[in-house]
Amino acid sequence: MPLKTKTVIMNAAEELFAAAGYNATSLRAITQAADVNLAAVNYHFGGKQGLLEAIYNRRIAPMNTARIDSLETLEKTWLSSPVPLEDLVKSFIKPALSMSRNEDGKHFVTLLGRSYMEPNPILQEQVRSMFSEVSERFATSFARTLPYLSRDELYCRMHFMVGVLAYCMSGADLMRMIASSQFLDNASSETLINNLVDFVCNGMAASGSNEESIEPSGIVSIA
Amino acid sequence: MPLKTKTVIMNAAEELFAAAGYNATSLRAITQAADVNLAAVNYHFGGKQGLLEAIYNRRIAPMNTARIDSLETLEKTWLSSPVPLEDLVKSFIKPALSMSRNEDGKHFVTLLGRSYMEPNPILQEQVRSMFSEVSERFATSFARTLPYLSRDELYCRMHFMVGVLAYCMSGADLMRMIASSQFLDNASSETLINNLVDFVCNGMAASGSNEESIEPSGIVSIA
DNA sequence: TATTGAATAAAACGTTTGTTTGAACTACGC
DNA sequence: GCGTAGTTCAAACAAACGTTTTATTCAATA
Repeated sequence: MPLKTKTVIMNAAEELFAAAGYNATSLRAITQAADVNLAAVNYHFGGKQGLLEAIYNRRIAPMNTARIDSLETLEKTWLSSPVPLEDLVKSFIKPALSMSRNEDGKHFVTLLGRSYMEPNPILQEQVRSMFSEVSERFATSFARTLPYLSRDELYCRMHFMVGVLAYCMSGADLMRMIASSQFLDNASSETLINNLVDFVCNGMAASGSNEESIEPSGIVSIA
Repeated sequence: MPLKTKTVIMNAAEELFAAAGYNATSLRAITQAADVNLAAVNYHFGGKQGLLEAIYNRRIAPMNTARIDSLETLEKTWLSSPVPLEDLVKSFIKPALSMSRNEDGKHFVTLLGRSYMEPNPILQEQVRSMFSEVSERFATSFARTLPYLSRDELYCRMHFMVGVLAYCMSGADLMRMIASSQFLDNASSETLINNLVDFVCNGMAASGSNEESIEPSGIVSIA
């Protein structure tokens, strides 16, 4: 027995949404790619928006548990002492970026990265509610690791971290656009992740609001 | 005499595109907001896509010259020695983010930030051709300031820099979404820019591909 | 004033969109 | 075998879309 209709539709839609965006992808294109009847989307998902929500629901829960599990392992390892910054950043970034290596979810990463800054309010609410728990738990851990940052500064830095991550997830071809560099083609995704982790760690650990830095960025190397 | 028709249309479209995205904004909504006839868009811009391109053309050229001018001033100041990293980063970031303070171009910043990762190929080509000169000139300056980075690493970091910047420009409300922090409401955009510059500088200056860092991130504080 | 070209106006164009309808089909319990 | 619930199917729906058409208005020139 082949894949169930719901799954086939979601797979096709995931790829097409990632390639062309939600609004630019018609239900006819989806159902044709999935080789099912046009009415199947409305029958199984209640409509186009319902299909989109189902796609998010399918992938985000596993990603959340991967992040939380990784974080809890770290906290058990380091007990009362703060978790090293690099481990924290990796716990946050890896479950998102490594998903793009799987055949499943490869296209979803693109979709999710773009959805952080898409103007669809329903989708934004969806993303918010699905990530609020994870972000709050990471925020408290980051606060312990970077105690010299004010709460607002910390949120701001996490904001930046999510920003770079979303940009990388969206698969923006800007590097190939900007220059002749074929870095992103050659580099393994492992290399990209390492570069990103370095970048974010040093950015997160920047000195803070004090006019003159107390302990500049040495903190990151403690890890 | 009121504003010319072309200008009124572009202003209205800029705001609506920023609020809802290109595909989700109809010509009828634009012409109604601009209080002009529906056919005016096709008459003056040749179509919806032509309107979008005109909007980009209007704002990007000034931003590019602001960046180039700032960079050239720096290079004249520092002559043969490398430009300090922080100055370089500021030259790249400030012309983009400070545009959001002007009433003109306030909405365009949102639009531009989002367009870095939007799947519209025509728009991507537009953005690429308009920024290629600027990015190449900054790349050579960054290469002199951060000589310990390989070319690929450098491009990768610039990639990240553009990513955070685009995320901030897009005005993603993720911080307000993620937590109860009202940081982005309270903070002046000057504060946001400073935080972003700190973050990016430390990220850009991260040690590089060497297994053990030679001169960790002290380089950034030379500036 | 008459004329000409640019700009605006209202209306309709042909597509495409998401969604709905009602009939046909399929598989399983009785 | 029959009936029933779940699913698929072709067809049509109304609404919205970008674009085009045709006519009208306007301002400036000769």
